[in-house]
Amino acid sequence: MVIVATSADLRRDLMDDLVQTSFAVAAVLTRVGAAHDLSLTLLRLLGILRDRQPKMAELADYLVLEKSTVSGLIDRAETRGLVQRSTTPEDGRSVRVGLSTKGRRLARTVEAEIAGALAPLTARLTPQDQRQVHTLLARMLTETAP
Amino acid sequence: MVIVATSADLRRDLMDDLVQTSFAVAAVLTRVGAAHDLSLTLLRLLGILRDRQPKMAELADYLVLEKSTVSGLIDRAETRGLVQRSTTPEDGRSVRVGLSTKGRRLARTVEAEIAGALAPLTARLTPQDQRQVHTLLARMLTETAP
DNA sequence: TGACTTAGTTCGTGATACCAACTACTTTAG
DNA sequence: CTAAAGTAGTTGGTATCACGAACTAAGTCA
Repeated sequence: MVIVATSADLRRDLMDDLVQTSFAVAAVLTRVGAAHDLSLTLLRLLGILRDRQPKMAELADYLVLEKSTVSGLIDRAETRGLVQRSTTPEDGRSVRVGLSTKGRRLARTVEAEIAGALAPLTARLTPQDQRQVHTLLARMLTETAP
Repeated sequence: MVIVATSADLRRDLMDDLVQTSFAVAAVLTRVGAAHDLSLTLLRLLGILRDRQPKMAELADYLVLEKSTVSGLIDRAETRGLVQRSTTPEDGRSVRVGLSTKGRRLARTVEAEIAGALAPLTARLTPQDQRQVHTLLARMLTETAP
């Protein structure tokens, strides 16, 4: 008897992998973040602010969170000296958020630690396979044109 | 001039992909879960209980959470009729947790919806590439022998 | 039997997240 | 050029999630 992996099987296997990967990576991020008193959300915040100075509403879009949630998030981050709010000249209502020096330093540290913590995982693949996964995951994550 | 992608570049690219994938998948899970009033943690709980009836302490291990956190989690899930606590005959202290019929039905529904929500992602890859990613991710997630 | 150990729960606290209501600026209509 | 409508962010109230410390009940063992 020949066992045939159907297209549905394949999809399901891949889906399981993706979910497993998501949790495994999230676990790493949570652990590294916790060492610096950073929640997963705060970690994402630092990541986003690394190369942007968005307004609150844009930040809410990036994070897929309510504006009110972001307000509280930035409140706490600001209290800790990680970010700064600044008013914009063109619109008296809107607020721009940026990393402070301390926040930028922390972001760099954490990024390095995350890389270190993920290395044991990626090290299980040969360089060729790493390239392959990179190519395919990147393709998968690419937004399809609307 | 020839641009060479070094091994470090490759690792970093792959790391970025993994983090992106983690967030993208988590976003899908959060969205699908929210439609059924399930947090990411509750979603994981249902997934774990699909083929297990662990004791509280084992559950805490699976979820990598404190026992006290799991207590509250199960409290709420039990109130909603999704899981049941049962005492074990061999040890009067320990408690076994299992899905209720309602919980099992919900788990199946949600699983199907997650598959549906992830399909647009996986559909961007050819079946061969899906197989490839599956193979490589599975290898990456495999525990290295201690 | 009495002293440890173990399994779960309870309690208090803080972070995260939502929604609804609010304030303060901008824009637009008349 | 003002009054109405809209927009950006904040505030306040509530529920969940997560932790650690202290507790209860049940098992172990000396």
